[in-house]
Amino acid sequence: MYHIVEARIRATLREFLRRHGIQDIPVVTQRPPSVALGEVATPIAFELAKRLRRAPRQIAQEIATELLAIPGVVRVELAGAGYVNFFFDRAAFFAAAFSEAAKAGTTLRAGSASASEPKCVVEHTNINPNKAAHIGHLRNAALGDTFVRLLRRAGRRVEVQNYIDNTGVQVADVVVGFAHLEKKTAEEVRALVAAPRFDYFCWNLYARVTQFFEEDETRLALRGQTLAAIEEGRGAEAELAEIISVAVVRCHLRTMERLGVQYDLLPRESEILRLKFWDAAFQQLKERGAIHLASTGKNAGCWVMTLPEKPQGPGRQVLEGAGAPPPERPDLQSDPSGTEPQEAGDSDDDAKVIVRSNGTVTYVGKDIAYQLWKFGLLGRDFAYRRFHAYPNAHTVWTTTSDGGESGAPEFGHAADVYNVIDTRQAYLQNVVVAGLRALGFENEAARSVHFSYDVVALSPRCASEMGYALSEQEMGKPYVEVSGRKGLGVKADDLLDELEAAAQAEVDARHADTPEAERARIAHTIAIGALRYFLLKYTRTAIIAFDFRDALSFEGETGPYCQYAAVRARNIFRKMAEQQLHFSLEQLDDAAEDQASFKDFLKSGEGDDLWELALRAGSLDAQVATALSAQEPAFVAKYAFELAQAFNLFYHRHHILSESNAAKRDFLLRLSRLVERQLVTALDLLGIEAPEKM
RNA sequence: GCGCCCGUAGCUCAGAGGAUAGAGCGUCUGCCUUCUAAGCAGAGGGUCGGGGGUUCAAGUCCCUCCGGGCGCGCCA
Repeated sequence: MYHIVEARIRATLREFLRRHGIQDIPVVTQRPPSVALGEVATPIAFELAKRLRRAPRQIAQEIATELLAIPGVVRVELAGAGYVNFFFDRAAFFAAAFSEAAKAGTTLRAGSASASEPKCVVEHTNINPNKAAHIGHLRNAALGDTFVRLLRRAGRRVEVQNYIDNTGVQVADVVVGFAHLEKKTAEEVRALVAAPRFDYFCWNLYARVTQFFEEDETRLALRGQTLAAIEEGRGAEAELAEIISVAVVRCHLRTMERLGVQYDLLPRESEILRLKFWDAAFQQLKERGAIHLASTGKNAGCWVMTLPEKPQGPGRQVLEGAGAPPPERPDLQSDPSGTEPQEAGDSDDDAKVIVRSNGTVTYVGKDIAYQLWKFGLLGRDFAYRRFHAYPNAHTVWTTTSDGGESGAPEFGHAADVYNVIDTRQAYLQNVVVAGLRALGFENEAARSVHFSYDVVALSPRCASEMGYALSEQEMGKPYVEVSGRKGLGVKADDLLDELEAAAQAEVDARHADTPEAERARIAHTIAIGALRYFLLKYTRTAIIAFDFRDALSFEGETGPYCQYAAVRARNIFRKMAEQQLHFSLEQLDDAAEDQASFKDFLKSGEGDDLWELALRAGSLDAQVATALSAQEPAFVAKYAFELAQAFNLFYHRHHILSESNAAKRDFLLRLSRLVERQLVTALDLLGIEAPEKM
């Protein structure tokens, strides 16, 4: 609701400026430091003062008096050195927020976007299918999944892809492990796959293979042979690779399902190879002169791409509305030489190799082909088959090269593509986008977003707790890098198990007489709440130094704290229903808007504390909009926490059930209901459920 | 060498140019006969890495220096 009123104010201010012939001053609004100064403020008079060579206060005064009436705003005042402050109609705001929240629960559910809506493809998770998922992968999935939820709430049509690199070095290494260390046949591996936590077995085997190679470097030849066999899809190695990678992907899907993450499609690298996606992309790149054959220097014999001088704009792009034109890129136009594929002749040594001198394509090359396919620009498509059906009946598909099944939806053909990939791959993502641009797909290049984030590392204490011997130097550092190769890292399922056990202990202590199955369900919900909140509360640029103490905490700024606030509200409603036979949530929800009493209880001064809570609860839409345009899920996490905090304060100040004034009690109940709904919605956007009790 | 990110309370982090720099954890002190204490209240804690600059206004933008991290493979 806040977003709506704020937008009206901004529109009115823009109109005011236009009326005075001023077009180029951006309208900025902000939240005043306290509700005593209103709900929206603009410092625009300061900017105007410079232009008009007049005192800001004087200008602010004119704005305040000249502005047209704005629905939802009762008065406009000047304050400070020249702020213009807007005061909301508190009762009207509360009534509108209340009915909006009631409606949102039923009409704005995820996945309700119409088929005509331009599609966003979000690629996330992308774990190599050769070992168990670890906390780093969880951050990727939690960020990606939450961003998907945000897009869907904004009405966007979203397709979630989880790319499977099933023909890469990492899978090859585990194949070497099974074939040469374990000396197992395909049949034997097939039997092993059926056992629980096959991915854990691979985790350990992968670390052993790393050591196996380190002991004798000539053994690396095995990797090369295996990789080639897998890429060509021939022989025992390819068969093993298929068995292993499919089994590990199933483990990953199960792990991600535990935290409520689902996918629509699993595109596999094997199909990108089999269906010759690269050939199609190569053809285009050659024809458009986007790549060229280097004749001299260290890259002689390779097809290379020369990157423009400044390939990328700012890291944080503004999210455009559906179907809006792409942002302009004047920086590129002003530097025409930067887009020349061949500048200065002998600079090929700095160029990015796309095709090796032996004719094989690099990872980036395949990624360019994949990116083209996502936009529907490749001129080729996969065949598809069903891979897994979730309990909610949703099906995740995967790619295949042999005919495929009927009934697959249309995949790809995206208007916008978001690749959730850690920041270490920024350079490669830039190469992919430069490739699109060099092919003349300026629009798609501008709509290719690297949704980057920094990695999860381990605190030195955590690493040593896990039995990893640290050097003196490492102990002094703030964090230690996770290493799949060394087997150093916290496995996702282990962490989930620990969280569930810890939550279970808390639930058991509080609800001894609740049936065991229900206690387990609650514990699971709390565990996921703790984990997802922990992964989402940091902004994307922060390196998370993982520590069990922080991650296992259920107090303070955590998911369970937010869940608990929602549960408290529900407890009030439940107790109320027990004590007052005539009470029901339905009656609370659809009671005629008693704006007179709202006005009374929210009035300036004594009603300020209730108003602050109502205002915060009614600001969810603004927070979501900000989170979307900044592409920062942490903003939603922060909002949920602040709302929970405000509600806890309210909870202690106002004892609802014992409130003797019936009108006031009704109002406090409605306010609690609004908060509960908004909190549940905010948590849902984070992929966190609020349990009925905890 | 070039590029990107980070540096804010003892620790971990928020602060997308605006009003008095915040939160959580940790420490100390209170509050459970109450709608569940997974909670609340209070105390203490700051040269916003240093220095210049732009601006009516800088933790936020620019330059520079100092710390730290990550990229810049015919690996993926």
